[in-house]
Amino acid sequence: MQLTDREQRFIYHFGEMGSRWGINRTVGQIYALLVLNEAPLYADQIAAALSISRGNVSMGIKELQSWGLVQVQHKPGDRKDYYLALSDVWEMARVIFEERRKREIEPTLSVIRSLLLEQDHGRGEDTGEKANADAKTRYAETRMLEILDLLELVTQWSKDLQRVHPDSLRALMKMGASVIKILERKDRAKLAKEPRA
Amino acid sequence: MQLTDREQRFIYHFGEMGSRWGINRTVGQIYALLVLNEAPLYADQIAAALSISRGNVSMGIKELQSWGLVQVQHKPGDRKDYYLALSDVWEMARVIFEERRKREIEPTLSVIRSLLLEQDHGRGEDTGEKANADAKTRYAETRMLEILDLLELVTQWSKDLQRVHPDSLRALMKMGASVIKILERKDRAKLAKEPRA
DNA sequence: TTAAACTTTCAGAAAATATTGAAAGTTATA
DNA sequence: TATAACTTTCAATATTTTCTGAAAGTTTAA
Repeated sequence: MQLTDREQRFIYHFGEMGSRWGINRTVGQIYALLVLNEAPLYADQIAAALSISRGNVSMGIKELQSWGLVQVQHKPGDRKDYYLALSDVWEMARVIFEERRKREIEPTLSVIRSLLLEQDHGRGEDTGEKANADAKTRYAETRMLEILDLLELVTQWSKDLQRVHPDSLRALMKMGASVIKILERKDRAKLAKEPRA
Repeated sequence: MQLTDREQRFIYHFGEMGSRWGINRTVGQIYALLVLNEAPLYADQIAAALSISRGNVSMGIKELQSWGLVQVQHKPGDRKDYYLALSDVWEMARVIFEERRKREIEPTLSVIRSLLLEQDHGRGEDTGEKANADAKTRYAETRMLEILDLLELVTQWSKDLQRVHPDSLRALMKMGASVIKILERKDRAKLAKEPRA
């Protein structure tokens, strides 16, 4: 497992960024190593290349598999597990985006949903300032509702985009803010056709 | 600082999610607390409401300010700092999205850029399998380039969207995948007009 | 100035998280 | 069925991150 200076630095960087990406250092390094290698690697190669323990590789791979970013392969007459990173960058991005939505948005969505569905149990003690407390409570619940709405919108949008072909997505992104203008023009056209709708 | 059961649970949840969002438990809790309160709060109120130390509040607020999510206010004849969360959810989302881009994508972008700009220093040792090593190196560099391209696209797109009005953004997101179809139709129209362009 | 009313800092303690490596578990094949 | 060649698990340890609270710093006002 000879690594060029560039490869080394790329891998270390992924390790350092790990904590910001919600994974740990070794998981980041393992992933970077696999991404840079077309040929699948087995656990001892990974452990040696990164100078980490065999057990740590096992944990890291498990984590990457839970993200759906790494697959196992086998070779005839060899019982080792060979690990392979998803090779298409767009697929990689899609998977990461979707997985982060599940881990970072979904839980909050369901907590707020159930919070707002329940009967109101009120503040612990009645301070006598009933009206004021009510106003505060109402404000808080409005905020929760606003956040819920936004998260639901993002969730739906994110799910919708999961099905779009990367080429279309790339085209869409390249357009940047100008999409808005095109859509506005389209709306005006629609409005002209059905002026009273 | 009486909190309803709902408010409590919302706050605790934000605390628990903190680590997944790249902030810590108290920072998440402080933010949730401020979001739910229309009236700005001062440090001792926050410390009391969350049962954390005064110093910890100071650190947490500093972090939230670095995200641009919390502002300070003053009241006449009172020298306390009163803290206030950004009150518009869309503005909140915009700020978080932009800040995460800066923290999670920007550093990688610049590392890959400079890695690829440098002269190639090659693998540490020449193993004699020169051709093979070259092929491997070429593969690795291609992957780095692909990732760089994708990150640049996302960065530009993200910056573009920062300038779009929330109403337009909401409309765009509501459309979901159907935007693509509208844009494709538009492309066909364009193509029909300039068949050889 | 001094003092009161604050905020920030930071060293040490506590808590959470990651890592190791030996033991246990699994599987293919002789 | 035994064993060789693997992988996974997990208790102990190491490392990192967070939190506290006392001390230092800042600001306003008399």
